[in-house]
Amino acid sequence: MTGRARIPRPAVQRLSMYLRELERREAAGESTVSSSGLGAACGVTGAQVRKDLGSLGRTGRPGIGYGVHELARSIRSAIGVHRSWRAALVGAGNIGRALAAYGRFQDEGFEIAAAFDRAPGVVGRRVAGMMVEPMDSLPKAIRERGIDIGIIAVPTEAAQGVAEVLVAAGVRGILNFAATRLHVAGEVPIVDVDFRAALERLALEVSERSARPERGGRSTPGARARRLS
Amino acid sequence: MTGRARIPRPAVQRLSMYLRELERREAAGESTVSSSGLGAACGVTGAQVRKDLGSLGRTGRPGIGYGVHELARSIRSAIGVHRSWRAALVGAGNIGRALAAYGRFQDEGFEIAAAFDRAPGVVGRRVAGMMVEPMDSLPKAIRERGIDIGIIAVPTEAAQGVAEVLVAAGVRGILNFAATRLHVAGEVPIVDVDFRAALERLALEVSERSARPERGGRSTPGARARRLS
DNA sequence: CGGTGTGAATCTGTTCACAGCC
DNA sequence: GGCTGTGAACAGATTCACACCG
Repeated sequence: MTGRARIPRPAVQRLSMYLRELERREAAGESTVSSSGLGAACGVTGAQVRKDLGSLGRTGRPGIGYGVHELARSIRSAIGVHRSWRAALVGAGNIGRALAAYGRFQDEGFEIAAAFDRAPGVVGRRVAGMMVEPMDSLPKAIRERGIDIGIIAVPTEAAQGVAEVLVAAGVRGILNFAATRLHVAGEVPIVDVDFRAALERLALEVSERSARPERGGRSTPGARARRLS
Repeated sequence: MTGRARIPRPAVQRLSMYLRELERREAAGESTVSSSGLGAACGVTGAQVRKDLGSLGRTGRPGIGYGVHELARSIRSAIGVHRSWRAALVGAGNIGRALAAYGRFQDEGFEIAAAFDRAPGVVGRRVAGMMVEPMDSLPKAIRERGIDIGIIAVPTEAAQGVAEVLVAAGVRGILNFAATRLHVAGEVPIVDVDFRAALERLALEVSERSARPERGGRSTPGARARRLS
């Protein structure tokens, strides 16, 4: 029942990275990490790592570092992945199938518990061992199967409508793969995964690099390793 | 030959959003937008929009707004999408196929010009009308077909190796769909698209919402519409 | 020593408010 | 009146530097 200080937004992304690195190290049998070691692997400074970890209940021991397992658990708990989330996938097209096929989500605290599609040709087929259901049965399924979040993987034009249905059915969050901004009633958080925006970010980054042919004396601090999800 | 002031990182993502909205409006026949109109559609304030547009060569007219077409072009040019980029897709599995199938990239300034895979069973098959080639032919293809960027859509374990091959072959940027951090030589920018990190961000957002049951008097400013790609 | 935790200083981005133009 | 462009105030995040612990 700690007051749980709010985590700075940019830190959240980094925590995900740390977590991934920690799991790798845990699998490799390492039992402690230093902030600078962890930072090096993730492309940030040790000071940054320490600050980030400071926003959650810290566990580091001076002279030693952090316990890998302990820290991983602490991060999971901070970002809310200590419990498991149940997700409904809407849209069993290409992206939808790709997501369903990536079976590892379950280990990572996310379970795709249902899949829906509008097209009669797709409904009733199996996708990664899961039966695709018609859109009509979505609201009832959401409520009865205790689904927390909706994943939108339908074409752009259909996304807004799906979002409204999901919210009306009571999901508590939406992961949106459609390249459009969704407007929904209430306070339901939405996270967009936008391939095109990612490509555009990359395009800019590439343009800037080649435009500036390694300026003057020292290299720009932090020039290497700028990364966003 | 303008000195082209550097665009603040967070602004880049917003510019992508604006661009999408502008294209929608252009298609709808609108010819001008106000900063606040554009902002409302994208979930940011008018002042923010104006500041963002200020970093590129501005074109707004007081009392009127911005020319939709003109502004779209200006944004494209600022983020480097005025010219077209040629991309190589590595990995023709689920995500790879999903990307290839999303045919609209070409309209948006990105052309998937080649696809590669390691698995003999996949090589030689067609994916979205494109022949999948073996990894061996990657370096030569990159050079000969003037490919700018590589898209990594292979399993986690293989990603690092692929990244090195791509960089050695001379790509100028990498879009990485594998859930691992890549370390490459030189200054090649990398943008990660990490589904799991996105889910984790959503998990945190949902947890925070339900933890705080609508505190006190006024709602937190900017509580609605927080969004990241 | 090696390494954490943290206040203080700095930097970066956002919001405000208003002068000026249509 | 409506709307842009921008300096000035503000808020937030990162970096620095150092006290303190094992």
